[in-house]
Amino acid sequence: MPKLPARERATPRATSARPQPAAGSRGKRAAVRTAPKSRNAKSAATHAAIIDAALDEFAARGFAATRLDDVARRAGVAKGTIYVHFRDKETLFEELVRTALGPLLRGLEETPVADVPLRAFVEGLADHFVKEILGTRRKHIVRLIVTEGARFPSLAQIYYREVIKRAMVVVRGAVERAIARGEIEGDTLQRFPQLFVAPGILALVWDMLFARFEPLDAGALMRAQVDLVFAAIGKRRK
Amino acid sequence: MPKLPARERATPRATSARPQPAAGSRGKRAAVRTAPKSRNAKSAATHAAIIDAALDEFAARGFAATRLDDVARRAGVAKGTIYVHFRDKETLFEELVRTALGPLLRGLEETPVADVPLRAFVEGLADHFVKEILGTRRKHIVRLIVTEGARFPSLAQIYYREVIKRAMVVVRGAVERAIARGEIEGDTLQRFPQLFVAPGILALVWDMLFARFEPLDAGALMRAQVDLVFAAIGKRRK
Amino acid sequence: MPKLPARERATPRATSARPQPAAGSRGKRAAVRTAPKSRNAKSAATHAAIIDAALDEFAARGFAATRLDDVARRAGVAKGTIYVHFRDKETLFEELVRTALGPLLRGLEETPVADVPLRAFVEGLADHFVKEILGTRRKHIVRLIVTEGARFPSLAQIYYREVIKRAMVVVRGAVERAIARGEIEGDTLQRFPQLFVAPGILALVWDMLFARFEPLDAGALMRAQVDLVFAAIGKRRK
Amino acid sequence: MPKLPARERATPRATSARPQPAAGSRGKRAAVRTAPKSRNAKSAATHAAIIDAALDEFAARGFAATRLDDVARRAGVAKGTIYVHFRDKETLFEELVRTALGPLLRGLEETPVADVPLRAFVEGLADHFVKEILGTRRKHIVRLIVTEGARFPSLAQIYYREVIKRAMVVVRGAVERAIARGEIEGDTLQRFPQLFVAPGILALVWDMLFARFEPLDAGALMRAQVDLVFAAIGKRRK
DNA sequence: TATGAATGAGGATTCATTCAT
DNA sequence: CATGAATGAATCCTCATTCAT
Repeated sequence: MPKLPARERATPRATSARPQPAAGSRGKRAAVRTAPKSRNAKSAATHAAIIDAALDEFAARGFAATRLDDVARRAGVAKGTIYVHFRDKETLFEELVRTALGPLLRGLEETPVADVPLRAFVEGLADHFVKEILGTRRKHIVRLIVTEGARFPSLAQIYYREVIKRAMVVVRGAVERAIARGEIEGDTLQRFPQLFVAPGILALVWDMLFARFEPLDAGALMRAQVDLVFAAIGKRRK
Repeated sequence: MPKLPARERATPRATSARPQPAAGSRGKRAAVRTAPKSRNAKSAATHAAIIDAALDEFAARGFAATRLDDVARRAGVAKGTIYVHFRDKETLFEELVRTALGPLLRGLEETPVADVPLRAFVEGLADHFVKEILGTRRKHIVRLIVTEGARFPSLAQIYYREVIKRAMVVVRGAVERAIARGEIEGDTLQRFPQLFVAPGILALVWDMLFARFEPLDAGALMRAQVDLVFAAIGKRRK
Repeated sequence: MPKLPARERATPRATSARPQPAAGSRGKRAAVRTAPKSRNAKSAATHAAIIDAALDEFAARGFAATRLDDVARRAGVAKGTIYVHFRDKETLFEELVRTALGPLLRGLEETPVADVPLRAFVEGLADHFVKEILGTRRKHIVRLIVTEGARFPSLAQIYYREVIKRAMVVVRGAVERAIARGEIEGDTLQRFPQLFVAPGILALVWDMLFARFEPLDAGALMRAQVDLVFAAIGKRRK
Repeated sequence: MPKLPARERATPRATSARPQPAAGSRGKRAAVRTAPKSRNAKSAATHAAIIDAALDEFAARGFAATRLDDVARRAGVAKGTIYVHFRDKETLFEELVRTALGPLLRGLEETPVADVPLRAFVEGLADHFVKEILGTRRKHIVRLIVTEGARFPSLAQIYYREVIKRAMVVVRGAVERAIARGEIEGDTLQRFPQLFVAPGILALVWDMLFARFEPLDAGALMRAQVDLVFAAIGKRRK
């Protein structure tokens, strides 16, 4: 009956070691595994429906302006049901964003790294970014990171640790091997692997804000950047 | 960006580099210009203090999570005073962001365009972006456009029309003259003038989210991009 | 009409002669009529308690000066609960007044019209007005119509359509039949059926304003008017 | 600087012996009298303009919903100016209503009472009511008494004492003389002089609420009532 | 006197969260 | 698990009133 002091509710609690309780115990995949119990399956479906609806709402309105009421309506459940699945609004938001990590990471991990020429590797990356992120609802996740990340330090940290840093390691590795193989010269790309994504981020932001005035072809932009980069530092054999 | 103790900034700060805080340039009717312009001057100062405080608060928390109560406290005025100067929260926000247009535009307009070599021109732009925007509180304005723009279509439109489009026209013009002068080749930059800002936007976003884990030198990043671009398409005879 | 200590009426009073408080007659969908109709029943009781409390408050203070806070306290619910049942203050007010239509109408419809002598009919009406309206809390509804109606055109319209016009039709019909039967002469009452209620309205207004200085017996006043009318236009048989 | 406890502000203070300070010292007439001092004249004009504007606003919105801001705007003065002339909103309202007493009373006092036949006397009254009250802006005053009087006991009292009681004395006197002269019979009119005004009040209320659906001719209604009354109790020999 | 910017208590409304069913 | 009515803290906004000019 007594409510929390409120102030404590409203502030993003970056501190609490949210234990991700009984991890994956009701993730979509869990449902697939435990086919027998119809109750679990239905519950998992509900869980997924909420996350799904939440993505739409959060993406459209931002964290603060999103009403759980709307999420519930969109998910086709009662408001209270959300609290059966998530501790609170913040947890829902964070879990939603965190849930989307997997798919993003998979792209990285599955990209063949070994002895692919750097250019091919980088083109693969750009392609993946455009097709698998900008071209799908995953785009909203990246949007949310960009627009809400500053208010959710724990999310920013997770993304830094799980996505950004890893991606930079992978790209730097590829760059180093390319240098070793004599494909490129200079240290620009080792220092700033971000140069490969910069156009992608710009395209994302552009899309959020200016698409209706002037569309921007993210793929073409990223390809142009790759062209520039390799025209600049690719060793001109021949 | 934790909330300042507020009391520490309780007095209207007429200090900040805000452009028109001096005169009664904003008074309802520019007044009859009474001798000591006392009332108008104070009113204008209040107006400015509110905008100033609002910038801090909105930047730190985003539109929805900002309490006008805090804005008032930070501006050193009573809650109601905000409503003497702005119809409502939204109007305050929009006017705040719109007010910042001037300074951003001035950078564009004052940049010597004429017969500067493209590289010098572009380096000037990058420099300006880093020093005058990322290096000042104006950075917050760009942040707000990025994070809130999607929810304020009219603002996005204004920025597209007044800043983005104009900037693109200017850059494209410079690029064309450079081509005409034989400085560069190819049409990449005509098609994607955005390539020059992309690293700047990425740096801004990076700064919002990941600065505390790994700082990113925006200036160096932008310079690296300029280097790449001119290494790639600058005519390299001579 | 001083505000009750509120705490004294903290519990939803299902007692008062409110017509449909019993069943789930108002529940969103009349429900599937679950066995003990527990939730719906409680909800309906809450709804009724709010309307009930609102009547008291609005009657005592008028629309604008009434605080929903007080309504909530008097109804024994939390402030927010009001908004579960009514969109806003205005809706609550209108629904409250509209809700009271039924009982007022019933008086009209149940009055035997057929072949009663006009005088008996009219005395019945006056009696009903005094006993069932001026003598009950329904009086407040008529007060509210009189004092707030001008600011709520939709209410005035509803009352005109549902009460006034219908009542005038009924009375005119009775008058015409009385003429046909040779009970009365002249067309005054056909043209101004309002003459029968005028003393009632005056009594209502008098009661609001001057009762404490000089009480006015509404019943006697209305009877006097009826006497006058029939002394004037009743055919003096004999 | 500190504000009143507010609760004390909002409640109609019927108690305080508002001293009606230096009565009439700035009423319109005062202005006419003190022609020389232009400052007084202007001040009186301002005073009158405010009262005038206030009548419109209060009549249109009721006491609580009227904003002094609007009154000021309509009067063509600054908000603060109102407080130069009136202690507060309530005082303005009460003074406004009280100010209108004079004209209403004058009607009573100037009506020749002496030996006019009752019917002529009463027709004169009705005529006066229709022409001088319902037909002018004074109608708004009566409206305000009806709609706000319950919340302003001191006003109700004043009106009872100054208008209602006096009028009843006058009418009763006329009735008694008429009886003495053998014009009418019975004691109905002595007991209920209100019967003469009832149609007027009904017409006023009707006008506030239902005029747009079905206009009501107040004059005709009142005349019909007078006809009825005299048809009923006028001695009809001769 | 007149002005109108400033004040701040008050009140309507929202919405995350709880909990009895 | 699911529901949705109930809760009440939080916040926007209004407006009577004050006061320095």
